[in-house]
Amino acid sequence: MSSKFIDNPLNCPVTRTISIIGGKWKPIILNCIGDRTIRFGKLNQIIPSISNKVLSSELRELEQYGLIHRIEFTEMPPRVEYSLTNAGKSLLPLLLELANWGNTHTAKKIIKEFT
Amino acid sequence: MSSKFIDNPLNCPVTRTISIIGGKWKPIILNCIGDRTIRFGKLNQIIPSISNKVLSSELRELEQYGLIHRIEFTEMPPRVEYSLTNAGKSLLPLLLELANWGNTHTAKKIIKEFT
DNA sequence: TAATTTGGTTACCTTTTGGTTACTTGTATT
DNA sequence: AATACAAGTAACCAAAAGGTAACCAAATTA
Repeated sequence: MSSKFIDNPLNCPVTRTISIIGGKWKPIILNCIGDRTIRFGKLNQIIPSISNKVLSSELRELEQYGLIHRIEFTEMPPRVEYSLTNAGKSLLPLLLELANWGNTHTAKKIIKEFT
Repeated sequence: MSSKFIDNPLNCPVTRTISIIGGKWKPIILNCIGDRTIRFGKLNQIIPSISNKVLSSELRELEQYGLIHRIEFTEMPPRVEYSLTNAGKSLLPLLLELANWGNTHTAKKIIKEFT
């Protein structure tokens, strides 16, 4: 395989979704952006355990996929604002389900037991 | 951090969910099990690009989390059947959203472009 | 007698992911 | 004159994830 996508991604919708937003950080980043416009530094502050190297590369990848906008202001010090595109916004119901399940007793119990 | 879970998992529901079922294979496996009882070999056949080493370790992890049942029959050749627990079944709406988004034009276009 | 079947495990290796530290840039502040 | 700011990037390294190939058990089939 020559791409990061899983084999046969055309045949399974779950596989397609995981190929695009799977991974440790992408859903968290998308959810943190949500409906607002947010700067790089603010994201870094809301998700403190991500390094800025990884945050920046994940943002670039999401931008390539057309899921987020990146607007760079030519100011000094620099300012860059991120927001969801319409394609990115179409993920919000999914992110909501992700959050809903994370709020269940089941999820909290698993985290408690295995942390 | 001493576990595989992301920092501050107690504070963010999306982070909790990703800590539990994030990764390349878990959602795909859970979705393939779905409402049925399914044998190891059948899963391997439905998800051909996963190695049986990884399939087996993912299944063991999901079992530890209490998301799947594993019933081993003492037969030869062996037979092992997997199914979702009630906790695992509580993920079905989320898996459905995952599949729904994977069926959108947006998802298909991204896969097409980047494969 | 030898191959087949099923559900794995083990050892080994490669790839991917993620983290750390230092550095940059131009303006404003101390 | 030195420092801080924001948003990164580059070089480097460690850890985790994932893949491959070989192997096992005991009964059945050819």
